[in-house]
Amino acid sequence: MPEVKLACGQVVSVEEGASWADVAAAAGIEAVAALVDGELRDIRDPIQEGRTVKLLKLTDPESLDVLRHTAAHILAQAVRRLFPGVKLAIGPAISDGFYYDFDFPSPITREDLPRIEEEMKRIVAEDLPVERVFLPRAEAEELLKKEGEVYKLELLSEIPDERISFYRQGEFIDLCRGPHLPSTGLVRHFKLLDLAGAYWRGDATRVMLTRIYGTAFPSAEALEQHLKWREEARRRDHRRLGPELDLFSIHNDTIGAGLVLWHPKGARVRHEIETFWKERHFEGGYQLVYTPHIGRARLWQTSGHLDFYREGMYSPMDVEGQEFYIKPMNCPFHIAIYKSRTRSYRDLPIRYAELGTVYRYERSGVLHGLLRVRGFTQDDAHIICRPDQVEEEIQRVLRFALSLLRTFGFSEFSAHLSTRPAKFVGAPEDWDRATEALRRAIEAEGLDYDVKQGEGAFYGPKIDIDIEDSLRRAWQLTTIQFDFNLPERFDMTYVGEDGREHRPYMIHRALLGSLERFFGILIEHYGGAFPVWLAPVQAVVLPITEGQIPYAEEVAGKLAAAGIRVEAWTRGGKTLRYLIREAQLQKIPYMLVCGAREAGSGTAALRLRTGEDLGPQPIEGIISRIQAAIASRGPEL
RNA sequence: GCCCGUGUAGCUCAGUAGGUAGAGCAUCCCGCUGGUAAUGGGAAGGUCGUCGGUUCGACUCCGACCGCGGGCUCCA
Repeated sequence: MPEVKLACGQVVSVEEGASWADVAAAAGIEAVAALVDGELRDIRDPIQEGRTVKLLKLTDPESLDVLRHTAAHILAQAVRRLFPGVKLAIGPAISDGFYYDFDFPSPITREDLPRIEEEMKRIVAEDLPVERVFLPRAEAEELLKKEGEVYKLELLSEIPDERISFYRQGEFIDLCRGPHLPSTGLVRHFKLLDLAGAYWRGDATRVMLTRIYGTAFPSAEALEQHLKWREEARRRDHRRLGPELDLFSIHNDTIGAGLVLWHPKGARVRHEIETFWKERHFEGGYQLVYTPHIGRARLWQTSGHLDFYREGMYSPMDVEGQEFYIKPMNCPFHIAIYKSRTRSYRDLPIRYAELGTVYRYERSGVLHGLLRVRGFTQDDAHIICRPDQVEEEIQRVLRFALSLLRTFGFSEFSAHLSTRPAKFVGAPEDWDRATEALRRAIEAEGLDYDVKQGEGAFYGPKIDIDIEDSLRRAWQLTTIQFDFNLPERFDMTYVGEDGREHRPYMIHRALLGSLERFFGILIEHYGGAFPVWLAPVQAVVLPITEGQIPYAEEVAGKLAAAGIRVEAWTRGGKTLRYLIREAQLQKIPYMLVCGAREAGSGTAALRLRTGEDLGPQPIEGIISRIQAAIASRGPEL
């Protein structure tokens, strides 16, 4: 009798031709799926002898994808019942739930979602067994043709197998690789969330389908928690907090879409970021440069931007008969600085850094708050070095990037290494050397990363680091990329030890990415409650009655003299409760309450934005406490 | 750019079988001198996204356009 080993160590013997379900039955486990040597399998699949299997219960995190995939099928079944003539595309589980793409005969709206949800509940209540069926290719094709499932037919044509896997539940059958739960009755806790357009196969030249998003969980509590989290995420949205905290605004009707106004408070945060950034760059061996916003057409011809990046650039302007373009990147200017004199091998590495404002054309549909805009300031730098310095430079810059990001409170990164694409410039040996340097640097830092094979730019391999916004969407902040193109195009050289001209390596890098995007992510990361060193207003002094206004001003003056950003709220006519609520909503770290008692004793009652009331404190003590919090650049108040 | 949704006061929103609009907050004025998340009263504030059509009359119905939101796509 064949034997199978369970992850818990138990060995189970079963009949010849048994399935994982039989194993589960023998072991007395209520399993809904099987994890066979790390691979997710359908519980109905025949066993593979000698393998180690983890039998997954509905509540195991590994079965979440199976649950959601089945939920997607139930969605499709419900839609089929309600909308005759609908065509099915694909319906996978995704990180927070699932979706299914449909081609509806006539458009549906959000109002249709509750109806669909009701029908789904009915299908769950019917508790239909989910069966796996294999059809020979010809039969599969016939079935799909009969149903008019053109999208499924296209998918089928790309499946190499002769035995085609389908799943059937009640009257519904779908081309699908699985795995699925044993029955629809197990999908009890789900919700449809959104409706959106999506191109068939993600291809803008093909038809637009209707995508229905939903989510599903094994328990009502987990679903509830997820819905609460979505609510919380909405509250953290930088587009909501920006105006609420008076940080920035965007006016596409009067100023233009994707163009950001930094209000005094947002500008203050930006100033703190920039000051810190410059300090760290000077310490890190960078030299600061400033370059213009526009340049002649010939510059962009030489750089190749007009050939390869024209659709990202704005139309030229005419200056005394010469064409000028507003810059989409800073590199040609930095290169011009490099080339302004002859460079020796002794000068390298050279690291030019600039908070350079660039403008790029983005289609209106992709603009998104501060996270995707048309005018933005990159924290840009170009490192020009000798081949023998590449290794160390890459390690330095990556370590530098991570240390910056960590100071801003980020600790979870996802890194990507993009390698040589089919179309590329430069010598393969250079690519290999650069790619390996990048890989070793990531590994030396102990980062998790994935390799995007062939997804590097044509001019060089790169590392990208993504950070997520409040909805867990990943946005690229840090990018470190080699460039084997521009040094060639601009004929950059240095004189080597041998007295001859050599071609330097060039590395582009942006660490925070752009100040706009970084600020947006930062707002969401902190939910608007910035750490003390970044808070636009660090402390407010609140007089209880108008009698304490002079004292409040005196206290504020002492804090200001100690370098603390402080406001005295002395407009009068407001109760203490009112002022505290205002300060809380503005997420100001420290509130100094001054009533008659405090004025008489040279103290202030200190309240933190956490809600903690520390009672009367000597002013000097408050000042040193705040100064320590600023200097630490940490989250503590 | 494409699909769906949406657009009324600075903000959040209500409203009408078609007869040119209303609340709360914010703003300004007045009273209250208050002890840890909203003091009471009053005033001011809108060509109801824009343009066109239907109508005696449109914020309301129809069309087009623009903006915004959610996605897709693209991203040197």
